[in-house]
Amino acid sequence: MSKNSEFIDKLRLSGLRPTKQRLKICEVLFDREKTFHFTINDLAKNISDKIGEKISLATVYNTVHAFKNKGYLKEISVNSHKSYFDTNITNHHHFFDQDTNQLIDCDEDVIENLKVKKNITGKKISSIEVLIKVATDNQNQK
Amino acid sequence: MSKNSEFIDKLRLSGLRPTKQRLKICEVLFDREKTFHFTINDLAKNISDKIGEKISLATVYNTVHAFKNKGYLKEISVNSHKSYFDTNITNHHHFFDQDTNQLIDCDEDVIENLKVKKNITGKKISSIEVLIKVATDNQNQK
DNA sequence: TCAATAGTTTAGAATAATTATAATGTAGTA
DNA sequence: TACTACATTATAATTATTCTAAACTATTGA
Repeated sequence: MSKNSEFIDKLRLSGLRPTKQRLKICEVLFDREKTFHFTINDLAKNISDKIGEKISLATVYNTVHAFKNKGYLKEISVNSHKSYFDTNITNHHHFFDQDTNQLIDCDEDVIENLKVKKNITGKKISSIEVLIKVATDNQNQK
Repeated sequence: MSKNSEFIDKLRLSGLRPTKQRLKICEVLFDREKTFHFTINDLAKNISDKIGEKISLATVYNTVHAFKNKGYLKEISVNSHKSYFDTNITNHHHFFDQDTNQLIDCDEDVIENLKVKKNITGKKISSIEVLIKVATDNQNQK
């Protein structure tokens, strides 16, 4: 359970109490090889699959937002009725597969020369995101 | 009413019947100097402001989707619970002002040389969008 | 011109994602 | 241990959007 004590420290350091629920969610989110792209629904499903216990949907929402506000999760702009989150909080971009509704990380070197040369006066850039929507070749886009 | 007959032609050409409601919506959307960024709600408000008559919300939704499918409107990926649309259908990018929740067109030359060097195999790129989120300088991002 | 028909509009119901509420539970601290 | 502030929970409320089915209307062809 060394992972677990890591999570406890992480939570404490950011002023969040390490509750049973938050630790379970940490486990599902952060104890994995690859980065995880998910909607709240995906996460809730993942939790009930991996763990025998139920966590209230409200808690899942609260926790995801708390983690996002602390910078442990990134929210991704996808044109959809749902919110997507990403455990990869580094500066990176995404493909969005319109056939499967899945987000896929875009390697740094895939996007060449992205540079913003002008900004709105009086404002500060808080993020720059590139979203590349893809679909199967034979299917006409509407 | 030369604008009006233009709209009638435009609709007919794309196989949409030029109904009273669609013409009113055309007027609100396309009879303006600058491009218009809007949510369905904005549009509905705009319609009732400019025009004395009510158009059912369902019709506004139907029409916006029809126009989008015909390529007269673009849907923009903004991280939000709402969908944003744009009357500027050329290839371009956006700023999103997090203070006011407004989309702002990004001039072509602001983004330099954006190039996608690799793609998901078996898929076709249907769009590439850059979204630059901005906020007032003194306000800490959450 | 008129009737048939296929496409449109509409109010309201249904759905889905998310947020609010308020009661109960629990971690941290004195 | 007991107090207090923070968390969790089920459920209700809210919001954006889509569905439904009945009424309406533009188009077409006789």
